Parts: sequence; structure tokens; C-alpha cells
Amino acid sequence: MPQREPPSPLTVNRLSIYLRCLRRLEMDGVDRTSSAGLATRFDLSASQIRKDLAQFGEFGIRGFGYKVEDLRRRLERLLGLDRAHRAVVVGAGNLGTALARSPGFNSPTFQVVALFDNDARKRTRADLEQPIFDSHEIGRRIPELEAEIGVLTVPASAAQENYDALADAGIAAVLNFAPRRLVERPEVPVKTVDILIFMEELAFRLGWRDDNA
Amino acid sequence: MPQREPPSPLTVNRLSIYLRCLRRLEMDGVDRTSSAGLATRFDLSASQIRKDLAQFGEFGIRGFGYKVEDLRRRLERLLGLDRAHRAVVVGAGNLGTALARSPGFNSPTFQVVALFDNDARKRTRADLEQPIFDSHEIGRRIPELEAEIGVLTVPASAAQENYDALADAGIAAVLNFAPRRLVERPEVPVKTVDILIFMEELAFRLGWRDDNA
DNA sequence: GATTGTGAATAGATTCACAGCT
DNA sequence: AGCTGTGAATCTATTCACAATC
Repeated sequence: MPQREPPSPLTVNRLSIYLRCLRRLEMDGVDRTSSAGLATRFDLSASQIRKDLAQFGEFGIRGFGYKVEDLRRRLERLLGLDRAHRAVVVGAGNLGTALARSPGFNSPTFQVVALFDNDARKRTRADLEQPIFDSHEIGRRIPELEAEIGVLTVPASAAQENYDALADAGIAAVLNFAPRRLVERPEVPVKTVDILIFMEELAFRLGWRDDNA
Repeated sequence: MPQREPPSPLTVNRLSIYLRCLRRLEMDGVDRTSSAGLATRFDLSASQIRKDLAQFGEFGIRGFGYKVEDLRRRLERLLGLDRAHRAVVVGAGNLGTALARSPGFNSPTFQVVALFDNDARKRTRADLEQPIFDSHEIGRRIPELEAEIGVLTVPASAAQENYDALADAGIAAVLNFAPRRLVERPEVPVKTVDILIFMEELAFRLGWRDDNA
């Protein structure tokens, strides 16, 4: 019985973790497991696994546990990973081209089908599988590319305008690597991933013990 | 009055956000602000700003607010961003070389001073400022490079062994992009950033409304 | 008068513990 | 007998509201 409230990102991100654990088990030829089994093998919390799954229905068999392949399939379906998602990368700089080349973005699940960049030099220089268009073409190209997800790897100063262009063009969701909080439209959710913030967290932790212990 | 418990990553990450807001204000020539002013301008929570800061001391003046430059400086110091942090990248693939070239990792605060890779072809192919060494040299090179932070951009299967090598070599913290939870040593904290998990979160959100509204 | 710093209140996430199935 | 699914209990994070202070 699904509920109305959207599940928290924390929960959804853990589903991805569980999925990876199940794939691992499957590769190892294990066809049956339990919340406790997963928890000990992968250092997770058994009750949290059960609670997380409970938000989306019933997945196990009492007294037995979970069938690995079945649960893996159902999680893939739940996360929407049982079909291809076409993505575009906006910003053909270092990070954008790296993502466009990476296996995770050239998989059955996620495919970068094109890039966009303002800078004509960047459009010609990169040696990629995918075409690189001028950013002005976002509005025209996104519908014909049938892209669902936009990946923003532009400088902070260009992030908002490119988000807006992607939203206008009908993109359904955006992964934003620019270090800038975007003014979001409700129909086009954004996930911002700011790598320097993670570096800064580490820098903080380096100093914490010394200064305060 | 600093306390013994380490602050949560949520709090520390928000300090990074606040710092960026302050830099923005400084560039705009604003030299005075308040928690409410920051909150409305940057869509934050005023009480959360005050609570976050309160964990680390007193930063403001009652009835007045905060001096922008002063608070900016104190946050930089608190986060350890008032000095250079030397980093190495392990894994000279797409993402690793992209990071090594990116401005955030060639700044006064964070500098990638070298890369490591197993694969001799990758070591020669990349055209970078920084030297690329064989991963076997991690133990020897880290001390002479005086690197503090290791950035792991290797495949999942190689992540643990390279983390261990970095830890043995005396690295102080690791930013891990490999989609693998690492067995961590208490003295070498790890922050794992799994980009595909964020894509999967978006994929989930694409399906959520349609299936359940 | 204005705004901080903070204890109290609320909301959210995790863990516990056990009833209910298989 | 064993393990899920779940309400209750705990822990953590956020927001509220106001006394303290400039």
C-alpha cells in the first residue's frame, strides 16, 4: 500500500545501496537472504532495511527472508532502473566530458545522448561518441533527443540560465554539479552535488581533533 | 566553548554554504548582514544559521548581526580553508583527470599535486600539469609529496586496496568516488560520493508521481 | 529597537521489540 | 522455529520563541 508522502532521499539512496548488495550476492550465486544476512554481510542495519522496504510494500516472506533475484528486480523497478533514461550533459568541460565518457553514463540504464556548450572550441575539441551542440539549441534539441535528465556541469554563473533552458525544453529532472543553489521549478526536481563541499568537509575533519581534543 | 562531540556532516556542509553566501555578499560590497538577511537572500533558515554557528562559538553581535568579512574569515578558519591542502588523485581515468584539471582542485585551498594509476597507458596518455605515478609508488611518494587528502577515482574493485595503500602511506583523509563502501580506519576518515546513486534518486523521482498520485 | 544565542517544542529518522505469518 | 513487517521508543535535527545583550 503506497502512501502519498514522497519518501526521503535518505531512504531512496539506501535502496540503491541495497540494490548493489543484492547484485553482489547474485554474482556470488546466493539466491536467498534476510535483512539480518544483508546487515552483517554489508554492515547495514537490519531493521532499517525492513523499514525502508516497508514504505513501498511487502517484499519478503516471513520466516524465510527475501529471494535475492526477486528483490533485486523489484528494487530496480521501484527505482525506475528497469528502463533506459536518456540524459544530456550541459557544459563540455573537464567534468562534463568525463561523465559523458564514463561507463555509468553509457549503460543500459543511463545514456548520455548529447552534450551542450556555449564555447565553440570546446564543442570541437572533445573527442566523444556523443554530439556536442551549442547551448542555444537546448530548446530545439531536447525534445528530438527525447532526453529526460539534464546534467549541469557549467560554471556557477551559468547554472540558473541553463537549468531554466532545460526546464523550458521539457527535461524532467536535473543533476547539478555547479556550486550554486538553483531556483527550482516544482515539476523539474534538482539534485545538487557539490564536490568542493565534500572536500571542505574533509578539510574540517582534518583540523577537528587537533584543535579541540 | 567547543564541545567534545564532532558536529554532524549536515552542519559542516551548511557552513560551506554559508561561506559561499558570505563571499557572494562580499563581492557585492555588503559588509554587514544578519541571520534573517542571509536567510531571505539565499533561501536558508535563520534559526538554523544561528544554531549551526552556535556549535562553534559566538560569531555575531546582538542587535547588530554579523560583519561579513569577519564571519567569512572565521568560517574559513573553522573549516580549515585558510591554508593549502595538498591532494593526490588515485585513478587517472576520466573523472580523475577531470578533477586534476578543474579549478577547484588547483586553487589556493586544494591542490592536486600528483596522480597515481596502475595502467602505464593512462600514465602517459593524459596531458596534465601534475605527474602521474604508478600506484605501487603510493607508499613511497605520499610522504615526499606531503599530501594530506587522497581522491579515489578507481573502479570499485580496486577501491579498498588503494584506500589501504593511502592509509598506510599516511594520508589523512579520503574522498571516494568508487561505488563501494570502504572498510575504514578510524584515523583516515572517508567521504564517499557515489554519482550514480544521485542519478538513481532522480530516476526514482521521475516515476514516483506517475505511479502513485 | 534589533538581532543574537539558546532552551523548549516539534518534526524526522533510526532502532527496538514483538506480534503475526510461513 | 525463524524472519518479516510494524507500532512504540529513542535518538537526531530543525524550528520556535524569547531572554540576554548591544
